[in-house]
Amino acid sequence: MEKGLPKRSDDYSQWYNELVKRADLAENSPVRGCMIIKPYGFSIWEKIQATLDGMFKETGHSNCYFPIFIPKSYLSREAAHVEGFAKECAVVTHYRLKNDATGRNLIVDPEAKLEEELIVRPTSETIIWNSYKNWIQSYRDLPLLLNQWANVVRWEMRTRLFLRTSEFLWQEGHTAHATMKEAEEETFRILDVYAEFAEKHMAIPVLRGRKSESEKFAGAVNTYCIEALMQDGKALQAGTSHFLGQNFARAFDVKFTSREGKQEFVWGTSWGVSTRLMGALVMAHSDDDGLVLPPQLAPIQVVIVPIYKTPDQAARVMEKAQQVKKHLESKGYRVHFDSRDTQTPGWKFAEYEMKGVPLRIALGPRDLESDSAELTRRDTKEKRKVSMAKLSEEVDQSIQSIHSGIYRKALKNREDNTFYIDNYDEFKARLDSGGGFIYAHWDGSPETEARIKEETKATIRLIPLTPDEKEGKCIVTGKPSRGRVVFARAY
RNA sequence: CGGGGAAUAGCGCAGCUUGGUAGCGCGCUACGUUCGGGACGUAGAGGUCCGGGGUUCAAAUCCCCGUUCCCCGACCA
Repeated sequence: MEKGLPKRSDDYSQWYNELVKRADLAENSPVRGCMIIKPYGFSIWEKIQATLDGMFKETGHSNCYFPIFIPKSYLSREAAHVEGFAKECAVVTHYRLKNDATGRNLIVDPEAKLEEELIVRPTSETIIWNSYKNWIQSYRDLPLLLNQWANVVRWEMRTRLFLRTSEFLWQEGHTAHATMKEAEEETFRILDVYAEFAEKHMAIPVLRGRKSESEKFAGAVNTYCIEALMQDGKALQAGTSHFLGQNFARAFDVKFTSREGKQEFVWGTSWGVSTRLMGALVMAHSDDDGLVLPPQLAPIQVVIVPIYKTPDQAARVMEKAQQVKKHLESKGYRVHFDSRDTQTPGWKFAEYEMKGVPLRIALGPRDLESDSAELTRRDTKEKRKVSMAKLSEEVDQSIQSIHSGIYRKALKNREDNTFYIDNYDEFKARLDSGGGFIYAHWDGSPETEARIKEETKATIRLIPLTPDEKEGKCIVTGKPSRGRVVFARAY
């Protein structure tokens, strides 16, 4: 195995795949399209979970858990929903295995066929709204603000680690409200939570907007999303929030008695982010030496690497390193002291760079003599000699500076790759020479949208919530447009 | 489901054209020297060459059948 990664500029996909494996985040499982998330990768996911979960709680949501199996009949209750998901469902048909006639092979017992097949949830709207029917009778039962952390299965044709796997982990929020206004407010509240999380915790700038009819969630009235731009000029949908209107309430007959004593259908929302965020994290910041993690989500924020030759030096360096570790931990940092004598310092440097640890402190005899340490930033590779007295102060500043630094870098990448284009040929040329977000006029028709997708592989990533420009002419048909929409090729 | 590849040590690969003792790099084990940017030397361990059949004195290599995986499309958080 070669020491370094493939170059990002040579083959972005290969770079990404290698990076995910080499940084010890995840690998492919024996089952097609599924992913094994390794401890280091999972600890990043746990940070994402903990942070988002706190934000949901702050906005009044509670966690719950619904079963992984959904009766087949539930899925078909909402017409658009079933059409959207039917093609990619894993189905449980039997509940028992047995030995075949030879006694050597396990086979599915034909006697053990289920009356009604069970769907492995691709999303939980149906089973949750089935319960909401029983839980909601009065306006006093509303709003109902639930979330669950779960796995879902969508049998995708082609998969990629984190970005698209047959099974993935996510959170899915499902809320019910008495009025359309409240439900819409909830949809946007969550969109804001997602955007804030992306920007303040993942250091990834995102655009907010609404999906076109053809891109919206199967069963929603409107889908809103946050979209991020990756370093290769492709877009990544990082989170979605759906305004369901009364669609699922009608499908599952969820009515409540209003203050005025009238029977009304409940208004709903659903929203989710998935382990795909991990893919976004990798692609947004990393470089040819490995991962670059935003400090807030890094499982290890500071790694201490000891350097020594003689046993005497080792003893002194180790003692000092322990002190530094304790000191920084007392300031609230997640610190790892790698005291192993089975790897050389150089090896450790490379290893923690690959894993994206934001700060490294190298501590050797030279540092002890001058009562200082070498502090190295992962994002810029900048090395600085820092006196022990000022160490925690410097760590503090560096951590903040890394977050804002990588955010600004990602933002600059997005700005440098955002284009306003009024001509279809230029549009195509742009997509073939680096991609990016393209603001262009579109006549609003699904046909034109489909044609553009067909001809360029670019899709409408979002329709801005507030048009930043007045009318124009569609770049394809020349028909009137009510404002620019954002096109890109996407993951 | 269409179009391309591939399957040989834990991982990445060569060997196949032209049949003849199973190879390389990384990793792993031991010892020694090293240790401030993935150290080096020496010695080792590790194989049903995807499976089945055929041709042959002899098959990783040639032929037939099968299986699995990967890439490019269609589908998609």
